[in-house]
Amino acid sequence: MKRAEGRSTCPTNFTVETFGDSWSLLIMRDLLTLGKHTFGEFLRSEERIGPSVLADRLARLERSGVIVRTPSETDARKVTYSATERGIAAIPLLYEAARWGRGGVPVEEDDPWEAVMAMDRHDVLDAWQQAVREGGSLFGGAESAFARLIARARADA
Amino acid sequence: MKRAEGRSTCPTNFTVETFGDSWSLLIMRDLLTLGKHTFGEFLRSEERIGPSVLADRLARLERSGVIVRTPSETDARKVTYSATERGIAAIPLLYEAARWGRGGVPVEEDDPWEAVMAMDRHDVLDAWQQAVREGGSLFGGAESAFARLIARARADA
DNA sequence: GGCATTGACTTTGATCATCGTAGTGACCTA
DNA sequence: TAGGTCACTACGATGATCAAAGTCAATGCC
Repeated sequence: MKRAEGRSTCPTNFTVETFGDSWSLLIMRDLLTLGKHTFGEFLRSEERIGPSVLADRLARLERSGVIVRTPSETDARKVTYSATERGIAAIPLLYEAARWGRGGVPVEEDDPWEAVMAMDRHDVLDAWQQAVREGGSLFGGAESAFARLIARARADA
Repeated sequence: MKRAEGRSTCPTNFTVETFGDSWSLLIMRDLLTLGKHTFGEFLRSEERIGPSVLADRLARLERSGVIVRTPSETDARKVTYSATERGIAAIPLLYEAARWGRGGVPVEEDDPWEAVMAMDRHDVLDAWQQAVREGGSLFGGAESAFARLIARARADA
């Protein structure tokens, strides 16, 4: 945190203050592309975030208004985190982050991003944001945007 | 730096490892939108980066292949930093960062971003990337992409 | 040629953040 | 009621960041 609040009124700087650290954007990725929703799921991310940093980042993202924390109704131990509309609005940013990052990472044959990047950008963003509004994500779960996009592509062919 | 090299092969993580800190993306903003090119210009950024951190980030961005360091031919004290093609490819990311950030910052009447966001995204990205290839930037300098876009918009009207 | 200045960094020492590991305590499950 | 799960906290060591001052070559000005 530190001097982070309001170094300037530049929009880019605002984005940097919200997502410009080693973990915040990865948490948003887990939430929005993989459909992770609980502390434990985020903890088990590929990049191995520690619990103290995770707790701090979730609190910050909540304070920033991009995610909400909701205690589970069925299990009082559990808490679910989900994206607000402001968080959903960051999906194009995440999309461009994934697109640019593809150029620096080995191409994997069956990476679903390969298929996604071949689709129309606007279609992808629409389906993705809609899926998140309905509790889904890009790749995670049965009602994933990816599944819907693939089905539509097949139908059009 | 630290454990930063290759936590995973996820493209989003690769982007985070390159730009995911408080300063790297702001340096790219200064370079690509404002047309700054020298150490001193970056130092005088609105957000007041310190010289040691700036030196470190410039070195990292160079190692990442998004910028190049070139000693000036006319003045042997000076060094100019400019974007590589890989850096130019990050322009859509910067565009989305600015777009998302607009929602968290007070709207300023004469902010050129307001005008840019009203234009066609594809046109803006094209003109912007072309301007950078020619040594310009989005807003900085006479041959700015912004000036060109405004002129074209006026001609079309 | 001398001298203040510019420009690109380094150095330094104090402060701050992050890391990994080990809890803690409420809660559910058998 | 014993054992596990879950969402965090606490902690000490390590690493990054900060502001301010300093280095040093190159330049502009007289």
